[in-house]
This record gives sequence, structure tokens and C-alpha cells, in this order.
Amino acid sequence: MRQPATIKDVAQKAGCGVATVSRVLNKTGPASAEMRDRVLAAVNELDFQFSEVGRSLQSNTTRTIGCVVPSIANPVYADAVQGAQDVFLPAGYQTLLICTNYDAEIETQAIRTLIAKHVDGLVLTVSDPETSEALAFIESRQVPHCLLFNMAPTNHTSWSVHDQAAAGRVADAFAENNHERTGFLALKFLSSDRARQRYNGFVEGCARNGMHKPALLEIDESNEDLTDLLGAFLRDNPGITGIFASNDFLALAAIRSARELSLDVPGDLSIVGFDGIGFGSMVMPSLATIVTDPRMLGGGAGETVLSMINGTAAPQTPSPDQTFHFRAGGSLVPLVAESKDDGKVAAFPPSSNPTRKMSKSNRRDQNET
Amino acid sequence: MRQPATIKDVAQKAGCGVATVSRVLNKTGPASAEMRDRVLAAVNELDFQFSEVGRSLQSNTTRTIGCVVPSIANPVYADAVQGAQDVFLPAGYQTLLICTNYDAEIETQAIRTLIAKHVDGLVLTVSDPETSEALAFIESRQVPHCLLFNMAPTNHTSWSVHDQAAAGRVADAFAENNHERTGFLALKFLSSDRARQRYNGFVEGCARNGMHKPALLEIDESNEDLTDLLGAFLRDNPGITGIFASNDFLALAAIRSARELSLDVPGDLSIVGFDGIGFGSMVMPSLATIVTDPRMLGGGAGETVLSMINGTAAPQTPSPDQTFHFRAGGSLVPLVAESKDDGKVAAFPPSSNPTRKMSKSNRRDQNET
DNA sequence: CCTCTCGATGGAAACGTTTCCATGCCTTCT
DNA sequence: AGAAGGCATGGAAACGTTTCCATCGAGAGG
Repeated sequence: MRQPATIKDVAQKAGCGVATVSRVLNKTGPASAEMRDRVLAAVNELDFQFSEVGRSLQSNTTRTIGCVVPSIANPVYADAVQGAQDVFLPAGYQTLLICTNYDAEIETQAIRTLIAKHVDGLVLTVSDPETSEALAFIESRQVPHCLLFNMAPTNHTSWSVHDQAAAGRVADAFAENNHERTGFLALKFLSSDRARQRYNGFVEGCARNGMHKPALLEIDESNEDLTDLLGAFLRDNPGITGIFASNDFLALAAIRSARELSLDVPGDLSIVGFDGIGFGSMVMPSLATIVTDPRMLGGGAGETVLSMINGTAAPQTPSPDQTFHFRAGGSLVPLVAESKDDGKVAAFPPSSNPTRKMSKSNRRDQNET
Repeated sequence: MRQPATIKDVAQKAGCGVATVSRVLNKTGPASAEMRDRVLAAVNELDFQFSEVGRSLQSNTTRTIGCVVPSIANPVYADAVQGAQDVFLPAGYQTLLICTNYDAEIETQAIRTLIAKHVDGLVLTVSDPETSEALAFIESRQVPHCLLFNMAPTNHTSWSVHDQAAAGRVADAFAENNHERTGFLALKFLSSDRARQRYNGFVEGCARNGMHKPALLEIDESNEDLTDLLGAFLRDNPGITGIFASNDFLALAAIRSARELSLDVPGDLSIVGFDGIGFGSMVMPSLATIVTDPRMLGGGAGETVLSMINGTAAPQTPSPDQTFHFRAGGSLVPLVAESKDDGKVAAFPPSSNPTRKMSKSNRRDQNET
């Protein structure tokens, strides 16, 4: 039993042809009761199991779906993958997972291999859907697929948070709390169209609310020292009272860094995140953020691919404003006017927030250190 | 080009035999320069790519590894999977991911299918390695494999945190801080040998330190209301001053629940977690916990499987005490003696801990509600 | 009693590769 | 000049399935 038994072994042991074995085991054709028993006995004795690879060659199907995301160390993608596989597994499909680590080269290469392996479908987050080589290749091969967390180019369907609208909502939130000067904090701004969408939406939202254009603080590597960068950023852009971080991790890191800079959050600086990871509501202050549902999105993308495979009706993608909602939190508070030492007079007493108080003074005396 | 081109199409277009095409493309045999050019031209024209399934059938190899974990919604497993795939991908292997959702039935079924699909190896976390049907099957089929986060039965290798030693270390930490009565909080105690290992280690550690045997609080479903359960638990087990949660999620949830019960953490109740997720150090108070490195473990398990496939020397698994370390945090503080009103006389002045004091009075007046 | 039909069964082709082996030719050595 | 060897190439088997088609026997209907 070094080599696993094949259908031929079973046929031989049962004293019949391979066709009969196939018919019995697949229940795809007539067989006498006695024959059935003999085959089943042989199967048991040999511990036989069909080889899916022989089967795939013949049937042109693998019951396998490719799933491509940047990284599952990020819980947003991890949840989405989980959601997708929770759909696939009960449907009889297994999932080939690729984490590209935000590398377009790996993305292209891995997807070619997935297609060579003849996956029946693909769920994927690409770095840039407009230029993605991999995506073009998928189309040319006509593999059923669905995007995830990407803006869908024409002829594609995508399950995604409407980043731009969500970021606009964040601008509204800042406006509602009387913030005027804000910053946008992003990691890997260039390799992620998500971050860019959020930035654009935020800029637009700020403009719509009559706020200043947000300053951009971009980090390239996650191991750069955020505290130093943040300090320099606030020094270079005086007057900033709020920061929108392009994800919750960054937001929490920013809170920590702000504290290291002896800034009070939210007293001196309000911070809003994006994604709505569960921890956000466990920290003090709780994190104001955009809440999303990655699991639902992953599941939806999975259903879409299955429907393409089966030729059934595709599930409806959620409307933009169903893909997120704003969650208020202690990290974003109304800005209260006080003696503002940058010359701008805080003349208007905010009617909507009678309890508004000011942060401890002497914030950000940047030349002290 | 509905159906992708096969090697035969290439051969025909290049005017040669399929064997020549195979040799040219795989660089596995001689070919004239002119022939090479013709073949390459045909490949380009047809956008040909080998079918891995045909190849697999012939070569008895799939360049695919199965990876089985309970759920990647849990960042511990997500990180481990990421670590494994970071090893596999550069080595030319892709990863078939299965999340069993802690269901032994799914586990067995999925692993059978993985083997039918002829994966070249397996990295897996099973629910119980001693009784796992799937594991037995893997052995009978002699598939290279490595356990992850499981205690290794004989003849298996496993990359895992030494749960028992780590839990013992937690008991030491409580002892160092003069706690005597503790509780152990676990989710899915029955379906996870990890939780049981930790419980055993904790019980043993408490005994070693002369503490009371910890009380067990077990939650079955993650959606049960922890606050109610915790309240009842503390009422039923008076005198508890510290809780060891079997993972950081639970620990953070417990902190929140304690607050809802108007208990101060750590003032009234110290809490220690397990896993060392990044967030633990971002919350206030920071979470005392056992820090582990799931990514390293996943990577190690991956390397082990690769070494089995290639017949090279297996990497050395870390020694038990290299698999974790204790991280102090604000959620665990020394217990201070004070007027204790539960009748127990604090008569014996503990020689080893002269500074021992009691907790603030009237905590948990259990009949008040 | 003969034919027709139908159930049971086996042989063989096909799926897309790789690889063994045979063939033919050209070079090179004796 | 003849033999030997090496290179370039193609045919075909093999991998493990499914499925089409043919065969065979038996029961039914005329």
C-alpha cells in the first residue's frame, strides 16, 4: 500500500472492469446488487479513494477556487477570506489562498499559476484593477471571477466598501465636530488603490464642508517610527486638530504616538480610523471609525463566483451606503474654541455642544525638546 | 481560443512533435536553435501555458500544500497561516487553506479531499491529535505533514507553543503578585486541546506556588453574554482576585465585562491573557499576557514539511521556553492586603512577601443585586 | 420460436502531460 | 571508407479518471 490504490486495483480485486467501478461509486449507471457489493468490498479492503487529479483531467473541473489578497495578517482580509471560504466549503469547493504581500509581481505570477492549476473561479483583491496584468489574463482565459475591495472596472463585478463615500462621511464627522484642519495618514499609499480612494473621498468631503484641504502623511514601511513622523508632520502643518487614518491599525498607532508626544487624544488631537475592527471599541478612548463588514463582502464575492460557475442568478451587490457606517467614539470630540494662539479668533460659541471644553493648554510646544 | 491551447496545438503550429515542445519549454533535452524559435513563436501566438493538472497526473506531484486551521478570523491562526505561506510560495508551492471552524467532522472530510487532490504536504491544527481520524488517515497515506499548535503524539513533529509551561508561567506571575485565588476563563474548552493544556498547566502552576486551585469558567458560544457569566462566576467563587483568560480576546472581553460590573481592572480584578496580540499593548491598562510568535511557528511548520518533501534536514523545533515569554502589563498588579471582610483572618504574615496588602474593601457585595 | 428491448458489463478512447525508446542524420575517429 | 557516436526529433506509453459504444444474456411480446 505504498502507492495508493487506483480504480484499476479495485476493478481487479472486484473482478470487473474499471467502468463498472466508476459507475458503482458514482452511482451513474446500472449495476447488479451483487456487483455493487463486490466493488464496495474491494474499496473498503483497499481503502480506495478517487484521485481528484485524474478526475480533474477528465472533467475539466477542479472544485477549487483561487483566492488572492494582499495579506491575511490584516484582519480585514482575513475576515473576508474566511467569509469566502465559508461559502465555498459547503458548496464543495476548496480554496487556494495566495497572499501577495502587496507585490504586483507576485500577484501576476501567482494568478498565472492558479489558472494553470485550473481553478474553477477566482476571488481577488488586486493592487490596481485598471492596470493589473493578472486581471487582463484572467479575462482572456474567461475564468469566473469577482473582485474584492477593489473598484470594479467595467465588465467586472466587485464586492467592496465604497471607500470614497466612506471617507466623505469621515469628513462630515469632522465637520460636525467643528474641525477645520485635518491630516490624512496612510500606509503604502502608492501600492493600494484603497488608500488613494479614501484620500480622494476625504479631500472631496473636506471641500464640501468648507474645511481646509487635508495634509497628507504617508508612511512607506510599517516599521518606520510613527512618533517621529507624526511629530514632524504636526510641526510642518500647524493647526491640525484631527487625523483620519486610512485604517484602524494606523489610527491606534497614531493614538499611541500622540501620547508619546505628550498630546492628549482626543483633547489635543482627534483621530478617526477605518475598518471597524472589533478592538476599536475596547480601547480607551474608543476609536471613532468607519465600520465595515469584510466577512459579508468576502461571502458575497464567493456567492458571485459560484453563481457564475453554476449559471445561476448573481447575488446583488450592496449599494454604496450599505457597505459602511460611521461609528462615533471617544477619539473624536467636538473642537472647542478657546484662546487660540494662532491668531484665529474663536468667536462663535458652538450651540450644539454646551458642555464643550478645551483641551489642556500648551499643546504641542514643538520647540521644547 | 475558447478552450486554452494544449501542447498538441503548439506542436502542430510549430510543426513538430509534442515531445519536442515539452523538451524545449522545460529545457529538458536537446533542441536546435531553429526548433526552439518555432516552438517559442507558437507558444506566444497561442498564449500557451502548461496545464498543471495534466502535469500533476504524470508527475504525481501538485506543488500544493494543504493547510488546515480552525479559523483565520483568529489572528493567531491567520498569522501562522501567513507564516507558512510565506515559506511555501517562494519555494514554488501554493496553499490550499481549510478553516474547520472547530468542527471535527469538517476537519476529517476536508483532509480526505485534500489528500484526494494529492497535496504534496500538510500543515495542520487538529482538534485532538490523539483521536483525530484525519491524522490517522494522513499517516496511513504517508503524506508529509507537520502539526501546528498541537501537542505532538509520538512519531509526529509539531510547532507549537508549550501551553502547559506558559500557563505555569502565568501562575508564577500571579504568585509573584501575591494573588491566591484565581479563575481560568476558556472558550470552547472541550473542542480545543490547547485550552485544556493551558488549564492543566495553570492548575499545576498554582499548586506549585501554593495557591488555591483555580475555578473554571467555560463559555460555549462566543455570543453568550460574558458580563452575566462573569458576574455569576465571581459570585459563586468569592475571593477571586485574578483571572487567566485562555486568549487575549477573552481577556479584553473580560476587562470590558468587569468594567460593566463596576469592577476596576486591575484594582479589583487582575487579568492575564494569552497569545500576545499586538493590541494588547495598546489598550489601557495594557494587557499582561503570554507573548507568542504564531508567524514563526507557521513558518517553522512549513519548513518542516518542505524538508520532508525534499528529504533535507528538518529545522529544529524551538525548545519549550523559546516558544513564549511573559509580558507584564497594567492589567496585573500586586495584590495589596487591607481589611478583608470575608471572615478569613489574615493572621499569618507571609514571610516571603512582607509588602502584601489586601484589596480595597467591599468589593463584590454579591447579594446587592 | 424468433426478434426486440433492456439491463449489466467491459473495452477503449480521451483528457494534457512527461519520458522512454527508436530513428535518422551528421560528425569524427580509425 | 566504414563504424561509432552524438544530436535532433517523433511516436507511443503511462498517469487515473469518465464515458461512449459494443457485447451479451434474458425476459417479453408477437
